[in-house]
Amino acid sequence: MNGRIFIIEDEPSIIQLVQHNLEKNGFIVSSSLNGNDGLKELKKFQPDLLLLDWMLPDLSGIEICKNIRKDNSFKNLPVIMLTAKGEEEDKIKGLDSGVDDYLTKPFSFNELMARIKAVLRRSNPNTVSDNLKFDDLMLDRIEKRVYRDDQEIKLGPTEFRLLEFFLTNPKRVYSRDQILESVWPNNVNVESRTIDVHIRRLRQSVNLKNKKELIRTVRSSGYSLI
Amino acid sequence: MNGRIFIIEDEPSIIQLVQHNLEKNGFIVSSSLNGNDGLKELKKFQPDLLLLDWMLPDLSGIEICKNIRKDNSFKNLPVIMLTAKGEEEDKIKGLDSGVDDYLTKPFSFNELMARIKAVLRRSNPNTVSDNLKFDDLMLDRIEKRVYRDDQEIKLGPTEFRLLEFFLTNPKRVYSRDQILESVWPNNVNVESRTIDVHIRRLRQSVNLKNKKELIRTVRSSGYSLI
DNA sequence: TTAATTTGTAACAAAATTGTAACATTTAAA
DNA sequence: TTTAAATGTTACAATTTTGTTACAAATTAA
Repeated sequence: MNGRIFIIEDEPSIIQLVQHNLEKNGFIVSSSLNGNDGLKELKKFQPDLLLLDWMLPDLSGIEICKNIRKDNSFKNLPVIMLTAKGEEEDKIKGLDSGVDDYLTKPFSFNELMARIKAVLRRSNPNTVSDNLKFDDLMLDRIEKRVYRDDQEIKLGPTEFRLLEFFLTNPKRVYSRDQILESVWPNNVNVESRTIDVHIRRLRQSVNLKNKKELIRTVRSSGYSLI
Repeated sequence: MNGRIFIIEDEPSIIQLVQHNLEKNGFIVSSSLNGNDGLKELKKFQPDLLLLDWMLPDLSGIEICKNIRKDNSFKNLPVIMLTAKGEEEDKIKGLDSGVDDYLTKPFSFNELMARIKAVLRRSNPNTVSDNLKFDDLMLDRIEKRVYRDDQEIKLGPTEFRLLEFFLTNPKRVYSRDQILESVWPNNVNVESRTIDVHIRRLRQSVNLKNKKELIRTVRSSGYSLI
């Protein structure tokens, strides 16, 4: 079992217990003790699942959840809500606000584990494979859209395929031949220089102002994301 | 809210309570008092969701659940398990054996309702309602009518099927091949360009004045709602 | 039956995308 | 520094893709 799990919870003892046990089970885990930090950290951490406490010192779990759903790159992030006393109205609000499941404290770790498994099983087939993420970039294969920090970036077909290709292995340097083979239809013959031009076009679209360069040129080798 | 719900539960009082309330909320409900009957009735009833008691006179809920999963037509049937005392080991087994959620008796009807909504929303966005909605658009499958902001829009048969198809997954980009397969009868052969013309017709009908474009063209990929 | 509607395709128009050449700039080696 | 190779940049014509219209055939309703 693996995946990235983020926890927003203000009781350190719970964090410690859960985090330790999840890591023992092969998950990569990170956490925040309050809502505002959590929202920031989330983007960096890029989790596959979020454990969210209902009562937090600053924002309520519901508010965080709604906030998250607005963010394009977290539209489909599964959320399990942790509620303190299991007041019924709360539970319902939680489920209606886009929470995938909830758990009433105190809970056993086994129970939590079962819920996580169930939620990941349901949500993974869609989100994990269909959204490619790297840094602040997100490519949605289903909707054929690309965002950088929530701002949509319009790409032409070849630019899109090119970026999609790089995103399957970001950081890896691809030669022009490799790029040609994977991004262009099998039979066509195009000059290797053509790639340079498309890279240029992709750069132009993707490099919004105030953003760092996203495509690296490796002289005499090829290109990669960075 | 509508959909078909089947209940397998040996306590008549619970059946009565749940069935009555679900029907009041627009669901079509049927039930059985034991596992073997239930399995038979299921096929006839073709539910969208199953409420399954953990302890039954003949088969256990788990056994029924495993049985159901073997049947191809019920592989994806969402199941909510009703457990009597909430013994933890049981819960875990339940979730691992393909149950989508569970509820510990005694439960309130509101809580049950929230769970049902959540599970149906996840598993089968279509069956939850026969009305497909997206933005200010509404398609009534029963009456075969389409409205935009309460104003009825008259569509030809193909336009209707086309829109219905898009509405099952709005925002998702479909290729012309996918559209052909899903919207046209299986055997017919029509040119891919034909779709473009129908899209144009659908656009013309659906794009009332003062309204934003509803159909997005994704060059070299296909179309989607937006 | 006739009339009306729906349907698929062809033909042309408009728009977007693509590949390449030509020239500019950068980089690394001599 | 000079030089050659590699890459960046720009412009543009050719090609591809999509939009639009018209129309005849097919289907349905009257």
